[in-house]
Amino acid sequence: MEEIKIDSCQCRIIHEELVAEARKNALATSEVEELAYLFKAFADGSRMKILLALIQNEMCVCDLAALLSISESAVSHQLRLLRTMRLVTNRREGAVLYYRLNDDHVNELIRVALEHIRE
Amino acid sequence: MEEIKIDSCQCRIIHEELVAEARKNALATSEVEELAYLFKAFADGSRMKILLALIQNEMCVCDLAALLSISESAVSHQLRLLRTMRLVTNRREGAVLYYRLNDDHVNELIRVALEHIRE
DNA sequence: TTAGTATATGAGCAGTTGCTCAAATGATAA
DNA sequence: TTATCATTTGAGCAACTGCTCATATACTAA
Repeated sequence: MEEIKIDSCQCRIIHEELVAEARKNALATSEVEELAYLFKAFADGSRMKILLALIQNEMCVCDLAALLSISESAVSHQLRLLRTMRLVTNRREGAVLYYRLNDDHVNELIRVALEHIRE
Repeated sequence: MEEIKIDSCQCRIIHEELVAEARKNALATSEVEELAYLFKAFADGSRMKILLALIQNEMCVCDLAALLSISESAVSHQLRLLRTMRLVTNRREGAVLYYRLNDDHVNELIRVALEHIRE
């Protein structure tokens, strides 16, 4: 998908220059995929509830499970995904892991999204 | 899922007060679902490429298909989804439909997301 | 050590998603 | 009207996702 092929494309192109310019300004494919992957983290009800909860307070796995009414295993799977994309981190206190947001981007993204759906 | 049931929950709760407070501050379930649904629009490589292209210029379906190297049908399906969530609109010029972003939220969301993955 | 608590992980399955293909619709031109 | 172009739409299928269940790991306390 990294190869640019204007002429071999089967599709009709009405505005060749527009398409050429769009290609020129396009982000790297890897970055586009990273973007889409990041947004996937927010694209699920359970993960969204987790993130919304962690905006308020750090919480442990079993509390999140109680809050969302799903299993601790399910929460743990989702937290792993959120950890992978550096949206959350945790700190250990004995056997308990407290999860919190890693930076303010989660907050910003949700704020803008809320603006969109509320207007 | 709209019913709040603290006591009937099977899960252990370590910090009851934290969970109770999180419930109290929680967004309405419908709004949480709307949020997740909105983010789904950004959570796919093809739709992300479409949105990134439309940040630069309005474009018609067949140009987008050429740009993404996928079928016009596939583009049309994705545009319908983006229209549904009011992220894009179109204007007709003869037989051609030109799509553009509906407001600046797309731009903002992508800007913050890029900030996150680039740091 | 052993038992119990808190969390993580892998396999597997049901539900969802993004594509292709075929057919329909809407607009233009002859 | 008919032919063609630009786009939309529905059905169907392969790939992906989020859950459950069983098991494993990490820590604490006795």
